[in-house]
Amino acid sequence: MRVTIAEVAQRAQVSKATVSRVLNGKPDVDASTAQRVRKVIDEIGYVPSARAVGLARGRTRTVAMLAPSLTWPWMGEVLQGIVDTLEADGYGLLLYTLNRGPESLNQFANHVSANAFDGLLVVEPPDALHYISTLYRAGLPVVMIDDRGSHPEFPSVTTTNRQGGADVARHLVAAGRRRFAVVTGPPHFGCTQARLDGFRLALAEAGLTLHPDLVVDGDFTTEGGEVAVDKLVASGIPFDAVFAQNDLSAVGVLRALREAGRVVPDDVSVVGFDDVPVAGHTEPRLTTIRQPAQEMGAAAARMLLSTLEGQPMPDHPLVLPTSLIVRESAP
Amino acid sequence: MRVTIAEVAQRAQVSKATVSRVLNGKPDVDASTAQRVRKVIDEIGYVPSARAVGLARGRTRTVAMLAPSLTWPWMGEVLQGIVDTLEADGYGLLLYTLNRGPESLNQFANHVSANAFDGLLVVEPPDALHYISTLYRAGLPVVMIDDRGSHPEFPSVTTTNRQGGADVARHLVAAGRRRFAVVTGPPHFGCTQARLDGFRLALAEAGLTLHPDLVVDGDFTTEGGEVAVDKLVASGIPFDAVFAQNDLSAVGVLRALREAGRVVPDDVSVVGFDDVPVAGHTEPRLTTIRQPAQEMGAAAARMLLSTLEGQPMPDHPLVLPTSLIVRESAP
DNA sequence: CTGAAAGCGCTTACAG
DNA sequence: CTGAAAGCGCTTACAG
Repeated sequence: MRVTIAEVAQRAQVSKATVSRVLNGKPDVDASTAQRVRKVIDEIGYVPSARAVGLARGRTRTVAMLAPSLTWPWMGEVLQGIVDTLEADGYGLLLYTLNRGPESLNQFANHVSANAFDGLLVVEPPDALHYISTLYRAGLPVVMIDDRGSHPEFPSVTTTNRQGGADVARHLVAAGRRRFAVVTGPPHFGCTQARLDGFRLALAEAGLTLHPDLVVDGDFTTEGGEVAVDKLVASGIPFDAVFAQNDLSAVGVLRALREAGRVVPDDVSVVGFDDVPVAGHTEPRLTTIRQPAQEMGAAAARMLLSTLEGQPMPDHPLVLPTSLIVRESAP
Repeated sequence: MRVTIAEVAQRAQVSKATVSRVLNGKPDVDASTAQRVRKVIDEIGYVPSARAVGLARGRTRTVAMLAPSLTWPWMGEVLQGIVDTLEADGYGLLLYTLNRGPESLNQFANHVSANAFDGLLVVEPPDALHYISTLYRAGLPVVMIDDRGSHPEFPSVTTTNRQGGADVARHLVAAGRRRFAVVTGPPHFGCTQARLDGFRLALAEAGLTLHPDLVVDGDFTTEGGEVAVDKLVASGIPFDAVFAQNDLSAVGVLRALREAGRVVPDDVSVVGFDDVPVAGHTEPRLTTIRQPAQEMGAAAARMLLSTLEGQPMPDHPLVLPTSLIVRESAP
């Protein structure tokens, strides 16, 4: 049988209201009464029912995370950052994905309507952005992680994509590279543009330019990286460095270059973006721009929590710094 | 303002009880009444409050997942399998980890006591197994994923570790290898023993044996794999195949062999275990034993759901088959 | 400082 | 087939 507040009240010879006050740290309780109540609580190991508290208070102390997919390489780190942060405040995390398409979104919408959580963390939902905006306008606290440059109307945590792109260029230039190729991400992603802009800008600062035919669209997959290199090689235009806009495509770039007989980094330097776990284990190990995934998750969670506790929502995105990680592929 | 069952009742000119009956598909409702109620529900977009339903029914339609850490390479797949399965049944998933040590466990215990969820999925909790057993005995439905051979008293989903180990041996023998080395996982893990047993058994079937000094303890990390190879090489005993008991350590094995001047697979074949995403992108690509992580998550979730809907708990572990994935490191 | 009572939004016997 | 009422386990004005 479940232990309820009524039992605590009875044993401590007070009303349920008083037990509730002690439980929630309300000020107006006699010290000795409070002590007596606490003693009983400890003795019988009473913990308030989350459901009942939620119903009575109208809040659940639960937050939801909506991610397109959980199998992306940096998702684990983001999640870990979120869970650690929420847990420290006693909040729970409900996890939702859009893996099954419209049906997933439908189920998620149901849980929203059922008020199953107090706030929402969301990782760039490809097709659901409009819906999320609707929820936000309806009053649901929302924080977005990695806006991919879409500049939503709600608070977000992002990284210095432009700066990261610039850092890549500067590093390659300093290493003596002069003929640059880029394997981009999906062209409509804001981060693709930002990384490319930063890269171009830093080249320009060094008086260098990027040959248009050496900028090839990728899709953030390993296969996309391989195909892109095939195109670069087929173009016949010489290049001595490749900036792959994420690590997965960089892995494909490394492989395709090897198959094309180009030695990395002697003939061609390769730099990725993200610093996912695999980056430290490629052959050669990948130089890349680290995105602080765990910190991003943690920061987003903190942002959401402070909103739930009454702080106003920040109106500017929180931008966390990227950093250059130099490994063997571009020393 | 939240739409409640009272408003639906009023608009449909029935009692809240009747709305509830329609909502829950109870049989004894007049067809035309039911239709009228449904119309109102659709019109005003009513969704029952999860909190209130939970309180009234004593169940939350929420399941918890407890994992030591979320950054392990196959955790994303397991999670995805779980979420997809739960979502299809309208269940939510609360995510907990033990990343912050005792405090994490403490917070988790609080949520358990608060009855925040109906059942628990757990991935081999290193130090919490005893506690989980207590919960199970106290009546909380629990399903364990990947028991690592610890044979808990509660239901579990695991894979054919022994068979997988045997498959590795048979494949290597068929490829003409005769001098075998093994880099194990942590010696106290059940799966380490099972994989090794299977490997030995299949060698014996072929009339071959394993040199004791060529069995080196690893720790399932890449660094552990590198260190192990250094030991193997230092032993001076010749070997033409290495069975690394997980893919992370296989990555280290590949690197250390390269640095030792051994060519894979010409001089030495290498086989891993798990088939995590990185396995398809090593140099050379890694031959390995695939563990169906997503299927394991999905199967565990289904097992838990059927228990929650009244089916008896299975008393045998559900064992999913592993499969050999042949790539370049051991063709 | 404390208690009785109403309320959070549902479900479920119990009557009819 | 349907409704009034009690109950799930809390919190929170309202009185005193």
